[in-house]
Amino acid sequence: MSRRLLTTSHAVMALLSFAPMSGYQLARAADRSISRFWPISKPQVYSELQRLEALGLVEGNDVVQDKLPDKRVFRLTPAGERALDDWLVADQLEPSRFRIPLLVKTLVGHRVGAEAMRELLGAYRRAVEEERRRLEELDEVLAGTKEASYARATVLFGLKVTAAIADWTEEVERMLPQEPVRIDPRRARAVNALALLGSLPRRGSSKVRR
Amino acid sequence: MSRRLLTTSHAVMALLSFAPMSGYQLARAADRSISRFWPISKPQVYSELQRLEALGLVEGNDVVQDKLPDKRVFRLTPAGERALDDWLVADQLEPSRFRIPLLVKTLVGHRVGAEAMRELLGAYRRAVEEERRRLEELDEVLAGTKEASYARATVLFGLKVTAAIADWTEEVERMLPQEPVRIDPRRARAVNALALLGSLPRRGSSKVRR
DNA sequence: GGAAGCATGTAAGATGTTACATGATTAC
DNA sequence: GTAATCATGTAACATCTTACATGCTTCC
Repeated sequence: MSRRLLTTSHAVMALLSFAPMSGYQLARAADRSISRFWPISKPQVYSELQRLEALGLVEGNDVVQDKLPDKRVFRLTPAGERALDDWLVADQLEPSRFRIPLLVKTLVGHRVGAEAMRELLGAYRRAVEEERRRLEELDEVLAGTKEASYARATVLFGLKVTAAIADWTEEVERMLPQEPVRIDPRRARAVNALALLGSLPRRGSSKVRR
Repeated sequence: MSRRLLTTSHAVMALLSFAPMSGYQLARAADRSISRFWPISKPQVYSELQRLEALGLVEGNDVVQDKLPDKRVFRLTPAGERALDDWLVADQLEPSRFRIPLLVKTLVGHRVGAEAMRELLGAYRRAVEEERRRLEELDEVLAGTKEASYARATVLFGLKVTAAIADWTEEVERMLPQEPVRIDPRRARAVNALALLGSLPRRGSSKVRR
């Protein structure tokens, strides 16, 4: 357990700021709300709650239920509310991270050729467009509710990004070499491509920015 | 060490497919190429190499250097080449994952108000646009080299997505309520917003699709 | 009345990160 | 000639996921 609280901890507090909840309810709420841009699994929720309780940022009350299993319902403490708001306006933001297996495949796409890559791209586009349709439905629901404008902003993000990705798949399909050929391109000028990719300094790789 | 190989393992093999490398060189190559869409830290590279070697997918040779520390240089074995290509065309793709702290903040943006959110959005836009400029430079370099078209496709992805995100920040800034007001909106209709967000079934949350 | 699913939660283990170690080499 | 950086790598730890456990309810 580290000392500094990261995004996951604050995300749990953010959800609790909407309503007191048990670990189970929190995990479900997380799955239905922030999981698209900040996934948190159920066991993570429970361990975050422990940590936050130890720090006095949340407090749990036992609730006895007769039909369902008993539970502990957590709420933000005043210190927790403060910690959440401080984090919200902190000027230093944790960086975004993207994990996109298709792009790893794309980088070595020459190994399987343009046709196989078009298959992969097409499948990805279909998945992304389905997600996009779900987000559109959601957007319509939220558009009707003034109080939901911040929630709606997160949905808009998804709409923009899924559109951009679908667009990208089409552009790349057009761009790929017209080579249904069986020439095995392995080892060709591949090293070159990798070297070129790394030919610009990465962000943060040097102390002095330009 | 799990049995099934995941994206990280295959990413290491993908990089080795360009050229044999030591763990250190691999980690640096990863940082300069795939880290934008599949970050791998140095110790991860080393543990993947161990795992892959145990499976006979890569093999390492000791190389003695006199000026620099000795090293082990790894190369793909024929079995490794096969495993990589099988993975490339496998129809079932691991899902993409996004981790974007700003969206967590956005969801509870009502706590700090529109002005504070505009600050955050502006800062994010500036960072994204800087990244975008780097990618543009990179794209120009790659555009000149026919062999780099797959590498270039990954850069194009970044270009599309950064443009979409920059766009989103502007749209949201316009959309936010004109409320430089001090009315503390806490607890208002917040629960409602969360409930609405979760009002559609999440992907994969039920077995039957539509 | 059996199967599936829900509401609660935990244990075990894999994945991933931060920080350290060390000797050479370059930079000023 | 000291400070920073590079090339190599490892140890310790934090984060996150997969799988399990349990008793009720609902479904057909």
